[in-house]
Amino acid sequence: MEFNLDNIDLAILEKMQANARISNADLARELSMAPSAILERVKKLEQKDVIRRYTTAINPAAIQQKLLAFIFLRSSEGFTCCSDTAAQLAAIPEVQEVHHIAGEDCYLVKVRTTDASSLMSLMRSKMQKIPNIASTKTTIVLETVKEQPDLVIPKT
Amino acid sequence: MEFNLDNIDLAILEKMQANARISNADLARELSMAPSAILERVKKLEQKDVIRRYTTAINPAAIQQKLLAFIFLRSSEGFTCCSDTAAQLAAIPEVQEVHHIAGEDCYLVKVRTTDASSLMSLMRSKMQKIPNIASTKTTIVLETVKEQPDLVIPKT
DNA sequence: ACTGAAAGTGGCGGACA
DNA sequence: TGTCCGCCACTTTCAGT
Repeated sequence: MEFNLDNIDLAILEKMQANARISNADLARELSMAPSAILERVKKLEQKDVIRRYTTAINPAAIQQKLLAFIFLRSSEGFTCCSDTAAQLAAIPEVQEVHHIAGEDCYLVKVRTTDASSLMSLMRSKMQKIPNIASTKTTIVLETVKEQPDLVIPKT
Repeated sequence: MEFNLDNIDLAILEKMQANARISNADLARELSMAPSAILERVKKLEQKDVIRRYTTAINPAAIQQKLLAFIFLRSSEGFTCCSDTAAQLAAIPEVQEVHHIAGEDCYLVKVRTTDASSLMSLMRSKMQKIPNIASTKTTIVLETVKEQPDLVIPKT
């Protein structure tokens, strides 16, 4: 698909990535354009799926989500089942990310829970029930140094 | 630190996590409270660092960021150097996440670039210059099934 | 595509319960 | 704290260029 973004679009994305709650008027001022013109561009970026959503980054510690783990899942079957297995993993709310990866391990999953025991009960109650999972390898995060979903916006 | 969030705070977080650009008036309506009361709570959540930031999720494909990789970095030294090594990794804009992990591998890094060759040049130009990196193991993502930073908000 | 004007609405400060 | 009120600023639409 072609998105065809010009410099103004990229500038909008950069500002809104840094602060999703910036007012349309402020955005227009900073880019020296009329508010209505900016509004029109933002709407188009939304409908073209360039802008996926606006979200609030919450401090995980504030709501007792202290444990972060990455789990490598090995699938026992070929390609037919994979999409279904992935969908079931993705349906778990505590699962933030599901990636199909190259190499022997089939999936990489990012999970957030309150503590180690709740992770274990999650794996027992939900993950073990998903068919075709041959093995799991869990990596516990001791400390997160950086965690920002920001993309590098190309200049010009 | 104590955050002491009540049900209303949690409801605010849930709504704002789903849509950071919701108007304060809409938020107040959905929670059946006065707009100014909600505004005051939101400000406090921001200053208590419960709300970290408001950000826009951009489609990576729209700005030619098609490659996603996870890199396991093994550090050759003990604890003294680690924080500095991590800081240098975190300073790289293409690096979205840096986690200190349990096990033999010291760090897990999430990186986004345009393609495989740009990842290689990034590793050569920036990562290899960071001292105390003994080895790296790179995992390429073939397909991302789910990628949402949403936290599970506890009910009540 | 961008500008500019016009009408409706929300943001935000103050006084009060 | 939460509510009510009032002014100003912002959003949003529409016609024009």
